[in-house]
Amino acid sequence: MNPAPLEPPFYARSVHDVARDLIGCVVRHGKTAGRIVETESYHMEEPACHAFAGLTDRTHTLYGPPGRAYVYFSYGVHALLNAVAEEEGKGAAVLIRALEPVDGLATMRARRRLGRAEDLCSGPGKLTQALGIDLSLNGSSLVDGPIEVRDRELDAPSPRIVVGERIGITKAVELPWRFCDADSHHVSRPWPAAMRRRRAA
DNA sequence: CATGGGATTGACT
DNA sequence: GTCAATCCCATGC
Repeated sequence: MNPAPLEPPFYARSVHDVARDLIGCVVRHGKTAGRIVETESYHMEEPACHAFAGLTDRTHTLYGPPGRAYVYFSYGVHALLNAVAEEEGKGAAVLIRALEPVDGLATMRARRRLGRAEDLCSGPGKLTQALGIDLSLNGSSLVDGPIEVRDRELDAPSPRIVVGERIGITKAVELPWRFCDADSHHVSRPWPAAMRRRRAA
């Protein structure tokens, strides 16, 4: 039996708590699904967040109610998926950076034209391609679909979380707002220092 | 209305 | 390690 989709109160908390607690949860779109192994939190009060610019056409979804998808285009090439968090009007979201594929692998391989499971969803642009998520889903509900986020299995062990600095940004690079499943091979590169140390042994 | 930058990826040296 | 692709959107004239 699958756990129920996460409800709005889950998202209406500190964006950092939401980012940490999303590790291990499952994102599904159609017949493709993956377990979240890496997230980053963004908040309106720091300049790396799109909401830093205030309420604009682009940030409309970010300032909307929690539990919706904020999808935007990066570098004119990739769609990136975020979960809007905190209360409406706060301008905060969790970037979903990597998944461990759990369902629809054949579809993912066809969309990505790749074979290795570790290459299918190990990056924010990769996972949206693998799951078929595009800009048209911006503003859609993560509770009612078509993208669904379900809680971890109750009897599954809690993932061990490694915290690091966010990557790929040029502002507020020092904030430790990246959360990774310490035991997953599907986290995007470069891995946090604490994780590399562990793996090298 | 024109311009420039960006929460990335994959191909190539 | 370097670099181009490619387009949305914020900003400024």
